[in-house]
Amino acid sequence: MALVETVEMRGCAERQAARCGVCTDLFGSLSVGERGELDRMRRQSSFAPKELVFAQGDAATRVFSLSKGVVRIYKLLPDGRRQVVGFALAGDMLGLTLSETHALTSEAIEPTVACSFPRAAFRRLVDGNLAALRRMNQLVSQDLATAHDRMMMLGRYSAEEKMAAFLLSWRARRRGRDSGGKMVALPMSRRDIADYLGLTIETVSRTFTRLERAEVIEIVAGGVRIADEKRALQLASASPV
Amino acid sequence: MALVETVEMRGCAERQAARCGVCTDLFGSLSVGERGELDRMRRQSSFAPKELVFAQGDAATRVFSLSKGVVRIYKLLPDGRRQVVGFALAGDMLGLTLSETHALTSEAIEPTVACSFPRAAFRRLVDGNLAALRRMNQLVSQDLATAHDRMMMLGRYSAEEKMAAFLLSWRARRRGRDSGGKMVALPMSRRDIADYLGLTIETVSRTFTRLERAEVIEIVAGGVRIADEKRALQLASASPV
DNA sequence: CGAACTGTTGAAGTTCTTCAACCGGTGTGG
DNA sequence: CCACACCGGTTGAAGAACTTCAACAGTTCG
Repeated sequence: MALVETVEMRGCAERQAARCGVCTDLFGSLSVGERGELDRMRRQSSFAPKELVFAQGDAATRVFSLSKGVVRIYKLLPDGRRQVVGFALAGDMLGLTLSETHALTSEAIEPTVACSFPRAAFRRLVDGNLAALRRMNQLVSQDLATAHDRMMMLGRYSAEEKMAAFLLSWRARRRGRDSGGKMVALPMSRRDIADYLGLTIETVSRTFTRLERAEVIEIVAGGVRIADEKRALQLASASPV
Repeated sequence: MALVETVEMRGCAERQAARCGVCTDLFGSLSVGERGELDRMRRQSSFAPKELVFAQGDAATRVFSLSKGVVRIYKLLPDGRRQVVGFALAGDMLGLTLSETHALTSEAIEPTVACSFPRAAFRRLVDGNLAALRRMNQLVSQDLATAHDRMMMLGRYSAEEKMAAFLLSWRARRRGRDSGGKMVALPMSRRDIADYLGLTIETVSRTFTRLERAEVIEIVAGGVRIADEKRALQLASASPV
């Protein structure tokens, strides 16, 4: 009996984990009781395009795990300037701050589904579990490493290099999700890309057409096709000219 | 007897902790035995200006804890372009990567002293200790949050705003260490500042003199004095014009 | 149908870069 | 000892990259 119940719990937790993407790893390290506790606090939410998940300055009450959709994460300046820090996909976690308020805004780009947990309870569980903490460390360290790459990109790349690097890294993250190999779907707007790369929408648009005229990419509805893999890679890794 | 030994161990660990800055927090959570184990593997090293602590691509064999000096941490592109990711001061830790090779180069600016531990052993101890892991999480999360601020700075600030933000944040980090309140010592070169802000040395130099003519700062030997706190703060936080 | 929105393109303007010269300090070898 | 090279920093002039302002086309939506 107990065994069956355990197995069922496990099954339930696994179904949940599948729904919650990266949560998978974290859940794997929790005890059956802990999983059940967290599961009871779980809430599923949907977000329409342009809908906020949370905003800079909000109390950080819940953490989110995306199971579907695309989210832009950004910072705003009082005068309206915006820096897109990153895009989140299914499997990514949002709102994992240690501070009591969010320093970032998260906003759905595509119709998005996420499950969420009270941040305090989530932290309490993770904080008491070695394996979960280790996994958390990995996730944050990885984010930090890509943040360093982004600094290089923002500080030292030309517009063309930024665009090529963005396209390739975005494709790498979406690998498997997109249909064809060379086709890269771009659900975000030109403004999103501009604010991600530290450019203006006009420069993004012009650079796209310049890359197309140079036959590096082909602009198609809803995205681009990478026509010259090699040239794109050269631009993105900013090899010596 | 055992008690005395324990007390002595404790005393030793505390002296070491003091020498190792932020290590303090991490050490606080280790058992006496663990402290002793780590202490036996401890090595102290000094670095002359321009001396490498470790380089991008090196095997990540040791982690460092600065007790004195200033270090620049940067990424290099094959064509020589450089992005300074940050500066490390006494109390900061270096080389805390989860990957087997360093993605960043660390290089002394001032004469620097650090103590170091084998990374594998350090990780093993931290990974087995809840409190240490939590603290590590805090440290990395904090780094990630400032990385987000740096992205905003690199992507959306003007040269003047970048410089003002840099001066104020640098002063805040050095608070207490510097002599006067408004004097900001700048041990790093113009090139370091330029590569930190995504500018050229000429622009850094020109912006310094422009800020001086505008009576926001005063350039003095080895640093600057912030003459108009309010204006500097306005520039740095990029308030609406 | 018109309004609003996204994206593209052109022309002009600004900011920052590049190239070049120069200055003062430091170190070095004839 | 001094001439000379070198290095870090500043400044000027010219140039390039990106932005700003403006117009326009194609879509979506009420």
